[in-house]
Amino acid sequence: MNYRAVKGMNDILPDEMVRWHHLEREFRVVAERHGYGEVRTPIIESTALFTRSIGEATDIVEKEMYSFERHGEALTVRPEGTASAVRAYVEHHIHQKEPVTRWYYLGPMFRGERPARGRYRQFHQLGCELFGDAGSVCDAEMIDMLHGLFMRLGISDLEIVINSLGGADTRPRYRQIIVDHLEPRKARLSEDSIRRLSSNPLRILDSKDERDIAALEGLPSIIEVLTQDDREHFDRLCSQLDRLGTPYRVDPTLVRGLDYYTRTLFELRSQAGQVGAQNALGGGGRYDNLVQQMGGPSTPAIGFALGVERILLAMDVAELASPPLVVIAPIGPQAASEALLMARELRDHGICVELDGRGGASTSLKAMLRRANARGARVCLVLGQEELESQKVQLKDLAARSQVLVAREELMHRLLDVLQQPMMTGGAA
RNA sequence: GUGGCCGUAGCUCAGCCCGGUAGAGCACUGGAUUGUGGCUCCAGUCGUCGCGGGUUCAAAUCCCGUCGGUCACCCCA
Repeated sequence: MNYRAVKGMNDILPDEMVRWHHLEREFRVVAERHGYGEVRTPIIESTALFTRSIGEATDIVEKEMYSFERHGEALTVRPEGTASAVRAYVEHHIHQKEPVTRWYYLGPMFRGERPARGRYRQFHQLGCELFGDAGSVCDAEMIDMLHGLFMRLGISDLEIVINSLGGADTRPRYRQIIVDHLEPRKARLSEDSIRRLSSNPLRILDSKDERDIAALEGLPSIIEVLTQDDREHFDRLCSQLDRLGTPYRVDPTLVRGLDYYTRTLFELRSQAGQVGAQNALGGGGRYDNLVQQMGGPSTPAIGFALGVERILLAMDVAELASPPLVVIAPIGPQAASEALLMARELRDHGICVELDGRGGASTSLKAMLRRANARGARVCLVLGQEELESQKVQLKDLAARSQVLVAREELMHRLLDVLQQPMMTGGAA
């Protein structure tokens, strides 16, 4: 093989695309039902947009971005969607047009990580952003919307984890508390966490290392050090979720990889279809300072992103119904030409038709029928020399194993009749 | 980025330890059925054994490197 897809980037072939479309369709339905409208932003943005919004010291910015220079411009293929949405929101002065804005998006993102199951260098996200409302109602509604979406997708073991990072001042303050707490116990930390103590102390909270867990003993949780306003926001969110009956678990150690989050933070997890620790299907949170930070007016906001590939792993979709298919099997070149005409006529009536053009050459009827059966076709129309001469066509119900000879002018009527019948299990009688 | 495991037919894999002419099932094609599919039976097609180098009379098999996948770590969707 001379050429292959770039490492960590995948082709999605039609067989698999059925599941993708199902997921995307469900997402769109749910998002639109909640008042969100689709936004599409460029896949390439200025590098600075990401470094400023995501944070200079994050893993994404430090080592995972696909950045390049072109005509003197520093550009990056987007590693996530929020930065672009915020940029577009600010650039088009959306805040002057409406007080509250709800956008959704879907598309590919790029991060140069080492690929593994459910983690790729080109991966796809579904996301929502809500601008202009600071209330905890938004948080509750968004989390409930996600819960509803996952229920529709049949992901039953969904776990919703929430936390609050407080306002802009809380994080540095808590960070200091962690450092003060751990510095005297530094010697007992894991190697990774000793390094993190100076680079990203908050990350130590989700360490699974026994030594770190022991060293963290006695540290107040971030929720305990929230300001009163932040605390009230979080408490309101919890009671609103309780009222909705939306299940969630508070985990004060939940920290996410992006710098712009404030207050509410959430993550969605499932064990289904997963191997090992890679169980996060998506997550999000508030970013009340980001819009202003990116040069816009002070605008509270909240959003989330879901990993399509991961949801697809967790989603157990039995059999997705597809529209009934009709295969036309012509025998001989003359019949093939006639079949071409017939196929168009059927399609004009909204029927999905696959014309087996091989029948125009030397392929046997048997081969075409076998193929029609393998494709899961509902009906096969056989058009041979005899039918051509008598202006008729064999209408074969593949499921019922029955066949009738119908006149051309009756075909549409009879065909629609068969297609409307529920699929009968053949051979039961 | 670090470490483990894997890479053989279109797909799933056996063969590798112990070097000696590359296999199975599924799929595909044809036949049993001159124009009738799901089951059955018969036959057939399909391979740079991931790639490159080394050892050897001889390498899918042993050694080194490399690429890809996967798992753990890291991190995250």
